[in-house]
Amino acid sequence: MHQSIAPLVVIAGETASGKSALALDVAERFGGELICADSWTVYKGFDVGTAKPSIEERRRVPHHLLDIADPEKGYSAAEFQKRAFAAIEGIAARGRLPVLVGGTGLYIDSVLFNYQFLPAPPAWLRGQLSELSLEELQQKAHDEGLDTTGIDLRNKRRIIRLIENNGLRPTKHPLRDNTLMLGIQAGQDQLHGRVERRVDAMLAAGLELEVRSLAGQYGWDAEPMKGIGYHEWRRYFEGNQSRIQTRDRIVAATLGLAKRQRTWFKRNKSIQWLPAVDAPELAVLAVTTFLENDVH
RNA sequence: GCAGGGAUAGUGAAGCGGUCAAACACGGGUGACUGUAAAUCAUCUGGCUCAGCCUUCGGGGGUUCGAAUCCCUCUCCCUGCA
Repeated sequence: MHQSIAPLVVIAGETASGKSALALDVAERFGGELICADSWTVYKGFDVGTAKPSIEERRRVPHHLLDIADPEKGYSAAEFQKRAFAAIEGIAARGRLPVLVGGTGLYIDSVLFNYQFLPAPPAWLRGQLSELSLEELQQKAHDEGLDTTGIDLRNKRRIIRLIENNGLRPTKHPLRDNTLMLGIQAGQDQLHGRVERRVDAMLAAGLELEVRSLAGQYGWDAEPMKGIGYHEWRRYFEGNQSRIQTRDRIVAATLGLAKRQRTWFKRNKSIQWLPAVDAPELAVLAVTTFLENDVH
């Protein structure tokens, strides 16, 4: 009955769903440590706009994989996966419970399904391919005799990846064993209000200042500067957009993100969805059951 | 009161006799997604018993084979003159 693979609790959910608070709660109660599966909180210095867990929260429960990426270099799901695996092993080795929380579906799935990423492309190649138009990329893929079945030929990035990989396709494994997947089902009707409150809180917490400083430090082309809550300020700083408009754009973009996150997680049929209202109680119940069945 | 301009789908805004259920933008829905993923991309968005049918372009009435597009009139809004 003993399982060789470490137990893992996953808490997924759209932005502003309350998953971070829930994860904190679960971790505290079960002696867990959090691994943040978030493509934006990995960056150093991007704090307010990413709603990064506070110092105080990090004191309550150890958080892993925050502030590990250099904004100038960018980051990738493959790098995240490596560190997440290592973090899970480390936490389990200390006899604690690893809890993977986040809203970046790709990052989470890379761990859950042990995605086999293909080698990173040389920077020069990507740069070169990015210059090409969609039609040129399609032509190039065709000329190189690459199999394009299943590839979204209208999406430049997908074709670029295909060419970079020289036609090879990545693979994945079945769902990881010994894993409990929970999702927060936040009321859609209240999402808008929650997002607005969250953005307003960021504004009050000094988002403008943070963005101004980061933009000065890294420039608008740095990867994380393209994120929601950051790039919207560019026009504002240039004097072409009011603060209110900026705020509204951030809200709208966040809502769009939430939708994409929902779509991503929806297709994972193994997730147990917990209604946000009584998520804490249900989560405790689910984790308790999970751990009982797991240990011996 | 007189002269002129305007009223178009959730919003903004094209159209100015047929090819208009009506461009485009935004907003909204749905979906894809493996080294950029808070990214990138697709798709739907008047109604229905949905390869067809029905009701729309401020209201009403005309002209015409045919009108969102022309004429008359009513209502409301803006501008100039009083």
